[in-house]
Amino acid sequence: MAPSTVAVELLSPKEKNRLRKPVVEKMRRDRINSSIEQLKLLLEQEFARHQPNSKLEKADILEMAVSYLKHSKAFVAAAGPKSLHQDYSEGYSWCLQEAVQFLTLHAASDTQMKLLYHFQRPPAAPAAPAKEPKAPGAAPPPALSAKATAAAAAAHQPACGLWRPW
DNA sequence: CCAATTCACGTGAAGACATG
DNA sequence: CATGTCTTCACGTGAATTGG
Repeated sequence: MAPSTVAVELLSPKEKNRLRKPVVEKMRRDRINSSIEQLKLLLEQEFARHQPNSKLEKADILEMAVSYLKHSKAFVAAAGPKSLHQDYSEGYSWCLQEAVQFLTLHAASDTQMKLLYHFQRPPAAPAAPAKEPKAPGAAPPPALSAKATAAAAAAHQPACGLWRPW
């Protein structure tokens, strides 16, 4: 029978900790296990390709995840690194395309038309390549005012928000 | 310094597999 | 099929580390 709340209240901090410890440790193990399970789901196809019909242990899942990441990293490297400017341009173009499309459909006010016109101008180059920006492609071009940036961001949150820094 | 968190280890249960 | 061995897993707990 579990100790009542009142009984727990009467325990010393050390005794409380002793009772709490297994629960906390269990939660921690659960976190580990659920993450391993997620890894397994994410890499299911890889597993099927490399080890069909074999039972998957946790160690196998972790090993496969490591080798998969190594492999995909090597693949990206082999594909040739994009220059910072190219990366920036692609990100900018994509967001611009989304913004223009939206404003074309919804633009009515004078401000919106000005914003649309502003976006159609050629994008400004990114900052000097020597200093890598925190999130290439995510930062607005210098030509954009804070208000315009906010407006565009608000209007296109779902699309442009998909960008991930990795 | 101390409480909270994380790590590392030993233990037992459960299931898979081999052998007679 | 019974049973002995091995492997994997979850669990609890002491030790070590971290953060306020």
